[in-house]
Amino acid sequence: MLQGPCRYTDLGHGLPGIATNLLAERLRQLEEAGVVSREAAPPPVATTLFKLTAGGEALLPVLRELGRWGGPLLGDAQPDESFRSYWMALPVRPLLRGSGAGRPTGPDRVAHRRGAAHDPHRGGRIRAHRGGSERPDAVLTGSPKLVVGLLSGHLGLAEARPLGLRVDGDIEVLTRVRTTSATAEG
Amino acid sequence: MLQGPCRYTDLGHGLPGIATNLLAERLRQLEEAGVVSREAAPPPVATTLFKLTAGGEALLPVLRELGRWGGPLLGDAQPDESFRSYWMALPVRPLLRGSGAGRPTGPDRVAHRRGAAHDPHRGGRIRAHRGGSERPDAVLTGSPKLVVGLLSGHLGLAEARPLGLRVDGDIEVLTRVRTTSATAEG
DNA sequence: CCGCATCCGGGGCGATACTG
DNA sequence: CAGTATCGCCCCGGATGCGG
Repeated sequence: MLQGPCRYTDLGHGLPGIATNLLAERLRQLEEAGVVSREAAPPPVATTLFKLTAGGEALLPVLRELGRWGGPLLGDAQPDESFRSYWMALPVRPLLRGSGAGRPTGPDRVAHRRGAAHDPHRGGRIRAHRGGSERPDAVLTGSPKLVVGLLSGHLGLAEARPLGLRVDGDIEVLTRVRTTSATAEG
Repeated sequence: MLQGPCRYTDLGHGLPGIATNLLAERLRQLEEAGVVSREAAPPPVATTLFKLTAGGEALLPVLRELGRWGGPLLGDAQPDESFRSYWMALPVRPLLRGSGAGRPTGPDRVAHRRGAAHDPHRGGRIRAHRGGSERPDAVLTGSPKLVVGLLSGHLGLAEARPLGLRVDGDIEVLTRVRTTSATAEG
């Protein structure tokens, strides 16, 4: 749901620590439950793509609310915990709504610097950009705590930058981020 | 969240099959995570009540969306699966919204016939009533499949009644139930 | 590589008994 | 009623292998 149609390997990578047999079994169960469907990719790639059915897509509101609740907590990742930058895609999306005219239909994109996002506490840094292209409106670089804190409204730009957050691109986009978002971490 | 403040035993009963030590450990974790708080009940009862904190209550939208998605599936319970009637409280609530004037602030209530709801396939029948009082607007009696089917809009009154559904009380309340609800079972 | 199947070891969890 | 203690199973994580 966060990445669109995925290969088996990509799904495994997005579920750190999952065993291959378990992933295969779950995909089988989800398929026969009508939540997931598998599809042969066109010849050039020639791989299996797993995608959500309409019923599976209907789970989006669930994940959205779950992201709204737990998104801010992504910044509190312990050193031994895994982190994937696109896990912030859902929490970030509602914050960027209505932030401009002529928004493309493509999903927001949150990408990580290649090979560096696996350990967020040892130099792992993330970049979040939207628009689904190679030309993001803005690029945030910094620890998950800083990026999440900024996007969830806990931190202001003035606070985050001295702590190591770097901002490239259209800063104005970020000023439109709500500074008062629903804090739900209890 | 479905029942309000609960005793330890009630929580265990609502989580069929859970071990007592596991429930105790989870409650401890949830408490230190700031999701649940424990509170001594007033002298007459003299027991511990577990309730949600503000942060815990903020999970309501998550459960609501989850109930919207999976609620209709409650009717498909297998013979070896457990069922508690108040599990339908959340899926039912949005269906009854705006169905009258002067709605009280109390939560909707879904109660089961005492001692009969444990096995829905061997005479287990449920009653769903709202208003939080002993005088419900309407009482539905029948198998979970029938009750859930009716409340989720899959079944009409004309279809459900010949199949064994009994309706007592204000029938008009039921006619206001949306006949076309979002089906999300994929 | 990609999509698994298989095997092994540890531990989370279900069930039961017991206690203040 | 609100737990604690113990046992045993099986689920799951980790590694390896293998056909396409």
